[in-house]
Amino acid sequence: MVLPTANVSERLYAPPSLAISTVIFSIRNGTVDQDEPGLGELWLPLVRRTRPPYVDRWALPGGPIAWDESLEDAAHRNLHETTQLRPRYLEQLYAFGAVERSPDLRVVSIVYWALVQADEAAKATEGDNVSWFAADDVPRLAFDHNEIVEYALWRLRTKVEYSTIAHNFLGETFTLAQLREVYEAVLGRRIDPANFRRQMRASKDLVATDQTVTGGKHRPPRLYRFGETEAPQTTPPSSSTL
Amino acid sequence: MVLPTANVSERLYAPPSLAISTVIFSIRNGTVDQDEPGLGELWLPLVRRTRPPYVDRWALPGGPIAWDESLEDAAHRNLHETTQLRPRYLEQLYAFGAVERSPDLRVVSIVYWALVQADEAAKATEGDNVSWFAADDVPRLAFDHNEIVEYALWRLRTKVEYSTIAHNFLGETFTLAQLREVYEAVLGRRIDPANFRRQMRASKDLVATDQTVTGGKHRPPRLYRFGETEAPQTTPPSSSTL
DNA sequence: GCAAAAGTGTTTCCCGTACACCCATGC
DNA sequence: GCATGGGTGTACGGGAAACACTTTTGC
Repeated sequence: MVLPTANVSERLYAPPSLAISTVIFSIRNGTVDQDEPGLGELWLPLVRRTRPPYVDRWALPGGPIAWDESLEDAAHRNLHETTQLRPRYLEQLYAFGAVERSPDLRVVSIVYWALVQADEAAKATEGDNVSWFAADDVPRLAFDHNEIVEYALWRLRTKVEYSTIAHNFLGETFTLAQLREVYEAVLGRRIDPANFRRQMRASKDLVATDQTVTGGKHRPPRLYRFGETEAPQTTPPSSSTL
Repeated sequence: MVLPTANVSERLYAPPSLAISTVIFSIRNGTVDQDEPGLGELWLPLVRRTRPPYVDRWALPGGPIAWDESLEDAAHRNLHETTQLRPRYLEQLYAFGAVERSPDLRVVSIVYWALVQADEAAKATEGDNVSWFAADDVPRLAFDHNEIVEYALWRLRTKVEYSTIAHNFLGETFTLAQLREVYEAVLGRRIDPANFRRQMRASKDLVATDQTVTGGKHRPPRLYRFGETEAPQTTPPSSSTL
């Protein structure tokens, strides 16, 4: 390990300091592929580092935790500061605390992951130092952030299969086709519309509205909404679906 | 919020400090009940607090993180210091960071949960300030530790149903009856021995040894072992089954 | 009418549960 | 032999996957 500056020893031997980071997922329409038309893709925002270490590398949004905000509040604030967005779902991912994960300081990062609405993410900030990347094709990141992204992706994909979080990529109401496209984008494979419909309708939290969507050149689909039947505990008490 | 000492403001407005805690599970033979004979029970060690806040209350074992040890190492060390035991399974549970979870200092606790071998736990330290309690009947604890225990219990019970961690309550080799008793103790219900056997044998990580156990007044059961077929990712890269 | 997606019905297969039954040991 | 748990066989039922089919819209 390199010891770059003069007062290193003070910092090195100090107790670990604390930070939060966020992995923020959204969905974009897939590149129009000839073979597999219109399968959506997961995207996430990264920030370019302007200070050492890892200057100019892309990294996850993150920062320190204020003395008077909870971890979740800090993640929420951080997410909003970098993307101007409010997540529809936010959950703690993991605390990363390997000794050598940052070259000089010892930092423990508590990482959150979030889902943001697709159409809102489309009009989100994208400046010099914030940019969105396809989740399956992120560049080499600062620190251990590539591992973190991989783990968040794994968690998202697993959780989508046994829970009902997927609708958080969409707005308040949505058609079953839209919801299915979300599942297809996250899982990366086609899903049978007929069976998908039955599974979803079995969910009991999914309630049909009395509205339909006209304008398509086919039978108008019904709009659905997710009722707030409090989900069974899959995360600790403090966390919830916002 | 009470401000107890002179230099409080410095501490209150300082960034959150970091600690780890551990929820350590083991299994004890159930109290011999007439109706339901011999269903095992989950037990966990607690430590009596000797300093404010919450003097004399029971609490989870825990402490600070050294500058040169990983979170997992810190949990491991802490566990060993309080129980003289080495866990057979150790996994991060959650980072608890509500602002008011400790009355004066702001502390973020990264909590690990562990499984220790039943017969080793039996001969573990149990002094004035360390004592084991039935997991379903813990007293009122310091801080938010009751919530933490509840969440760890929930996680243990859920994970036992979809993974193969349960054998970590036992030694290297074990009979299927012993393994079944572990499941019964954790889940709190009887399990059909015939179906249990088939499910386990399907696991493919479970390998039969060529030994059997004699001495029972019945057909001698075979001993099994868990092969190290690296489990599919259910925890981040850093974590593993020790 | 025709295309296209919404929505329904039906069959098949797999897997978990229930439970009857046989096997090997100690006494 | 008999009791006791180890271990096997088998039938039932619910749910997921595959896919044929009907419905409702725009053009």
